[in-house]
Amino acid sequence: MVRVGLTTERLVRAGAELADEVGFDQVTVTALARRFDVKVASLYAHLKNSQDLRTRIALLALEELADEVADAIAGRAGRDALAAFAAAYRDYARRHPGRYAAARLRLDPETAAASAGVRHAQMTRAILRGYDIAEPDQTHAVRMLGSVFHGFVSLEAAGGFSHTPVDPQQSWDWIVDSMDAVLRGRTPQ
Amino acid sequence: MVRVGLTTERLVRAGAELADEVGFDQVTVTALARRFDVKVASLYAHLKNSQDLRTRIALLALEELADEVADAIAGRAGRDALAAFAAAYRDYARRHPGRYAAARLRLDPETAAASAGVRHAQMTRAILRGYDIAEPDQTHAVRMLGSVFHGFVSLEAAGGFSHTPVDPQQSWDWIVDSMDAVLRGRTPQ
DNA sequence: GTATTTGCCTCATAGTGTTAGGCAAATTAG
DNA sequence: CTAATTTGCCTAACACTATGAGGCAAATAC
Repeated sequence: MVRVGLTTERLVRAGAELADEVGFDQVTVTALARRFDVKVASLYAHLKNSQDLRTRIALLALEELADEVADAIAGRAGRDALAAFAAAYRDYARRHPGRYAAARLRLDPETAAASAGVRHAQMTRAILRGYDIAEPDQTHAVRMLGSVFHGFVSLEAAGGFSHTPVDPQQSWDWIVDSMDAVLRGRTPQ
Repeated sequence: MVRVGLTTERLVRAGAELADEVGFDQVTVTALARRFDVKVASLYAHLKNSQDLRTRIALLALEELADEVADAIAGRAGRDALAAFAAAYRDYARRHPGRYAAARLRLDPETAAASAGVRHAQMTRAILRGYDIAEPDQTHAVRMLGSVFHGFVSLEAAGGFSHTPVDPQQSWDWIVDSMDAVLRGRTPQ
């Protein structure tokens, strides 16, 4: 009996790849076991259960995404930062659709609080520094940005834009411009 | 052996209720059979399979939602219509979270083309008539509205706004105002 | 080299999805 | 109103996924 060398780490990473290939909700303990050519029950030494696997993939995705976004907005401000921020999300979602879906998994409060989700919130607020918007408008703006970008990306992934022959990239740019305009308009003169 | 009187119609309706109660992805042929106190295999006389059930629930949700939106925007124009349109979506999503999730199910092209999804697209464009936006900007605007509203509703449903003590309704109103402002700004003078 | 840990296995159980074929209830025909 | 037919729900059976218990051999510690 040769040991494959399973670890939680490797399983989660492979789970993330699987998610990108077949979709996050097709990620199954069984499929993962197949990928390592190992019996299903063997995975339970490294994972509590199926939900645990999914949660770990979600946390991985949140980390990766936060890293990429942080990288994208570093050294930028204002509209430039906004565009980079938006692009980072969309790019990640397109490169890693399964992981992106995983990142939207509902986490229980403690897990969420310890996750990279916190960094996401901070970074979104950082973007707004360039626009000088005070509370509570700042929270509204954070929610608006989160909504449009997430909404667009998720509609795009669901094929919602394939009925109209207009390049989604054009729409994306137009929307980023619009967001910039709104935020500038919300800045007190 | 007493017959319960199953029909595809009743099953789909019950499936929609089930979705609202336990979440769309917890909708299972087995759970549905339990609800009618009937053996699982009996449902297969009325449903092709599990996917068929889900698709039918999605179509039902799209119809209902389109009806409610149509009702809401009837006789309104401009910002008024926009606000009513937005509210109709959010209200439906909050009253029927499972159905709302179902409405986002990816349908195959022919099914989608024959669904109430078409009416949704038309109504969104109808909203924009009040703003006099020409193509391709109109498509961009349709996508933007779809993205923000869907994004907001889905983040709200996922509990994404519960970390901050700002009333989501305030954010929603603020966002609707922002959309109105953007669209007015995009109107050629 | 023996002792211990530990990784993967086999075995077992339960839930869900789906097909095939049977019998009785409902419906239609005469 | 009975007989013929349709049809609704059932049982049986199989495949796949999830999960737990306990075993044996490989890796590691002493």
